[in-house]
Amino acid sequence: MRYAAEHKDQTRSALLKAAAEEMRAHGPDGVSVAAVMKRVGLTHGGFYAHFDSKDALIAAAVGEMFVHAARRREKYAGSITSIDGFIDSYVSAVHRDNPSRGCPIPALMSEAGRWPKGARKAFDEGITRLAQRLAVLMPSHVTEPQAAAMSLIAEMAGAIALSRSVADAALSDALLDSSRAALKQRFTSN
Amino acid sequence: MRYAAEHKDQTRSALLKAAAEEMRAHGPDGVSVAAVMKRVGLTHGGFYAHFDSKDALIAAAVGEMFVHAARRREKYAGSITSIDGFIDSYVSAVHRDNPSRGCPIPALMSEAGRWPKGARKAFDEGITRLAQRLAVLMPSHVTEPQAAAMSLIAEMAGAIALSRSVADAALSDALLDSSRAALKQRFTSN
DNA sequence: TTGATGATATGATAAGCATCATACTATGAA
DNA sequence: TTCATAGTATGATGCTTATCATATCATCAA
Repeated sequence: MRYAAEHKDQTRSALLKAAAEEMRAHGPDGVSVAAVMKRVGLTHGGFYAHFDSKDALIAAAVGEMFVHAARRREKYAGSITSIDGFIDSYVSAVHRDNPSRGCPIPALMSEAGRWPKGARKAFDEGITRLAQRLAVLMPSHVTEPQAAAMSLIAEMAGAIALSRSVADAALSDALLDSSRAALKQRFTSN
Repeated sequence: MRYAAEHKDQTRSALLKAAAEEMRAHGPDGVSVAAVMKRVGLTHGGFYAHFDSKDALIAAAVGEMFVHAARRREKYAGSITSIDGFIDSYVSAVHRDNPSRGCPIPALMSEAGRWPKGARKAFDEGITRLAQRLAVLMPSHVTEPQAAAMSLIAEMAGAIALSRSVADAALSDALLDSSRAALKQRFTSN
């Protein structure tokens, strides 16, 4: 190896990270190879030394997002000991307003169904992992923690996606508030 | 008018309908002007006699979807007298498996946030209308029907979008089942 | 210091697409 | 039956984009 040993790996990671952000901000179709390379400080031609195709980049980026999200969760695992805390930070205006750094689920939910299976597999695993993580936190009055966790994810992700879709700020806030309140009432360990 | 009086209107309607289906099936970026014209049996050139731009078509198609969904609801308003019935038909495998004829909300949720305001306005109205419709059906033990309706929409739409995203059929079913059961328990009038 | 080679750049190609200018055609009025 | 015109078709333009072939550059071993 003539370049520093991890040079290529670093570039690849940077590309993945850039693609993951672009994807959540502009959608999968809004990601262009040239734009991603530029973000990393390179030009478009060298791209194919790192990925076989754009589709391969997209698939890998989806995986990256979920892995990153999981790592983040584990990092703060200590501070999030109740469902309440999780709901508050997830169903929040900050999360709504920063899609490029947020959870991939609400950012990509409605388009993922149109992807090839490879890219969707990452979704399966991401959702399953998150559900397991949340199931553990369920208060004792919840009889089926795993099912409850899935239902919780559906509403949290739905609320964020909805709140990003509407044009009216007040309606957007109301959507977040309604879901947050309903979920906390449902899942508070009181 | 040399053509039959409503000729152009019919073509326009057909274009809207085709665009609305294409959009839910392939995403807004997956809709090409030529493809929509072809679906209607025309060629791409004449498109601009009907719409100023592709964006105008998209915006109108979003509006169309919501209007159509509302009409459908009103049509079956008599048969849907309880929230239960609505939840059952919405959070269903049939709905999941037919995005092009289904509710626009889960089909477009995560991309709508990236649209220009014009197209998003249709979302506001569609969601508001649906929330009002559902609020009326809320059982008496629900204290804030409007907020409860928004929370209900978030979970229903989230569940459909999620169930479409995952690759594994069993997981997809589980997601639907979990949300359906949770919602029915929450909103049954018993 | 030099050369081999892995990483990146330049430039080209071809396809897809929205948009538009212009030509044609079907239709109802005369 | 003929003509004016609304609606549609043909074909072109220019842009963006993925992909690839080839050239150049940066680094480490010797």
